[in-house]
Amino acid sequence: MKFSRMFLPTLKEAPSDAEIVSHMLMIRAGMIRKIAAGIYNYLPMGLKVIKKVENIVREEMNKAGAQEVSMPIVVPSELWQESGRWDIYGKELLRIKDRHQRNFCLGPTHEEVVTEMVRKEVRSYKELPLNIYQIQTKFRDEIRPRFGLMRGREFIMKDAYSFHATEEDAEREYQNMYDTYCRIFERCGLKFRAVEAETGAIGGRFSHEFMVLADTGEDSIASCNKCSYAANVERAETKMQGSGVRGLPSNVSIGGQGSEKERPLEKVSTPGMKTVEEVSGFLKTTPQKLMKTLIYNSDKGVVAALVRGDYELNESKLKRLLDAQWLNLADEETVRKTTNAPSGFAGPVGLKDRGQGAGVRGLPPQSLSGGQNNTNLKIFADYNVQTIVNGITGANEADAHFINVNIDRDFTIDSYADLRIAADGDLCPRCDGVLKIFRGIEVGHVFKLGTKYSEAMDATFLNEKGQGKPMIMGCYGIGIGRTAAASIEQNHDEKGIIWPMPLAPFHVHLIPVNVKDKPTMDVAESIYKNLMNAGLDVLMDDRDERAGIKFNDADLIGIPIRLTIGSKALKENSVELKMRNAADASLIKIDDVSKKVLEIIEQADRVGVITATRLP
RNA sequence: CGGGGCGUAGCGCAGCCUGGUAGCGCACCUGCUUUGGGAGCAGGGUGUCGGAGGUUCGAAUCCUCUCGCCCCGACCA
Repeated sequence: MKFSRMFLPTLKEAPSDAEIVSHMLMIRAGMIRKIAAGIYNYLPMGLKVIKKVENIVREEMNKAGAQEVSMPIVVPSELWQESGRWDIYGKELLRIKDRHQRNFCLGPTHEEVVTEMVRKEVRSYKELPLNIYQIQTKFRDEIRPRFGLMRGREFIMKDAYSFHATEEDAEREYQNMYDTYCRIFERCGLKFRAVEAETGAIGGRFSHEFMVLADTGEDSIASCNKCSYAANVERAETKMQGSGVRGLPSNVSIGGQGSEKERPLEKVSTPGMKTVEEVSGFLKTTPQKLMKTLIYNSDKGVVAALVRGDYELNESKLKRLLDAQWLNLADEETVRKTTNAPSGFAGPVGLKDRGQGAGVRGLPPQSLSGGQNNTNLKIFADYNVQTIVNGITGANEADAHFINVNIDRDFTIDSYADLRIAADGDLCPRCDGVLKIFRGIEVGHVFKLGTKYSEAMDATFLNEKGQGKPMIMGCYGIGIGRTAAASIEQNHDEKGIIWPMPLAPFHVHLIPVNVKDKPTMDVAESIYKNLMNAGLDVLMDDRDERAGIKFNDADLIGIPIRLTIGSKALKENSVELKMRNAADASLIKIDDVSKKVLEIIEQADRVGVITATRLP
């Protein structure tokens, strides 16, 4: 391709709305252009990279026995009604009507459609297993699209769905896909980690996210420094942190604030002090002494959840504990009704007695007007709350807290559970290692679905005994555009993108320094033809521009191999070769160019293929 | 959805407070010089100042409404 003919608008400055490096560079390198919030045009350079990722994914999926199909983007509401998701799926599902006022949606994922496709045709266990995939544009009406292709509304995704007669076979395929994903991301040249992810109702270890490690990632992952345990922090288990001091191993499993004697409960004035920092600072103590009381609203009713002041509550864990469909931090009004105090002063002491007209044990009765009956309110606590002796909680009264609060003496907890978000320095739940928190970009997800959709949509088959059974399903997604963006996050410098060979839009960037110099152009044209004939993608910058402009554009675009043809080297029958990921250039004889370039590419391709790892 | 901000040339921005000929840098077009790391000189403005309404002799500027976008938060198979 000749640069002068290519639709490749490079930019010296990035638009002000680009925040992260991959977004800025994709725009500056002429790969994408925004058309609306979270919706982009892919220009030739961008599409070439997308196609590279797609092809790697396609090759590995085919090799793994999956079959490519294409499903519609516009999906009739009936299928979504059948699965029950039409009403459950939030506003992310873009619903549209056709001219007959019939409901459709833009597919954000295709479980319904693929289940419909398979249930119509498959009757017998003999026709299973099946793994069907597509690489296709999806639409999710994200609340806040950002970061370019990283979190768009319209995006390209590879989604695969497998169907099985037995649990064992579904699990075999899960491992097959896990291994395939490892190969795919290795071939893409990415540094990644497969981590345990939320499994929701399915449970078990059959959900892994593939995370590309990058500081700009939107997800946090906890990874053990000793064993192979790695999990999304949403999911990461925690274990008792011994003496109550974070990160210090200890044999003490309970009552960690140790030998401290229980002191009498006391109410203190804490005007305007709401946050853990404010309260602990005001009372001259540490956040570890605080029992943070969070009031949640859910389909299972209002609940209170306690975590130690220095930890964060993990909503996913609470949701799972309650087996709730939805869960939200209670609004101000609910907090007032439940605690009879503005938010920031909730506490477990006397919380269940609200509205009963009873005072708090050991303290005079107080006005409870506006309170409601809380007898059925459940109080849950994270395990580590047990370590608190003489703790501090809100007093369910504006501008007041209790100090010297002790569990069982002053209030009771309905149930303890692992409810907090894993933190850096936590003990590993599997070994005696320590967890470290990394940021990651989720580029892939493998998930065992079970029979959720096959049961809801009656996708059954006959087994050996002639019994009708729901098919057991798995689903496996890869964000194509996100993978390309993640690669840029990992591979760039201050000048621009540094493409790994497998994703590079071109193999070679040819720069004739002076296009008006005939000897230069003769050599350039001949190298260009030779490399093209060898089957390589070559971009030749034939523009009549100054060298600086061409070099800067080359660095920005990030093609791995740069060949510069200039008059100095030509005198020695040579051209200059520079790798984008190297600091220095070298001279090679013109006759050796093809051979040398092919060598480099062959070597780069080989590096990508590493043996896939097994499930930890 | 809550809070904050922005919309002026292709991109980045000034002008707005205090109403009076629409500007700067880069990019772009023409010519000459230059040609190995974003050149120099000369000439050229390519604009519905997001849109609609209002105030005014006069609105990019003041007021009202509206659309779009961005940031923080909430939310997120």
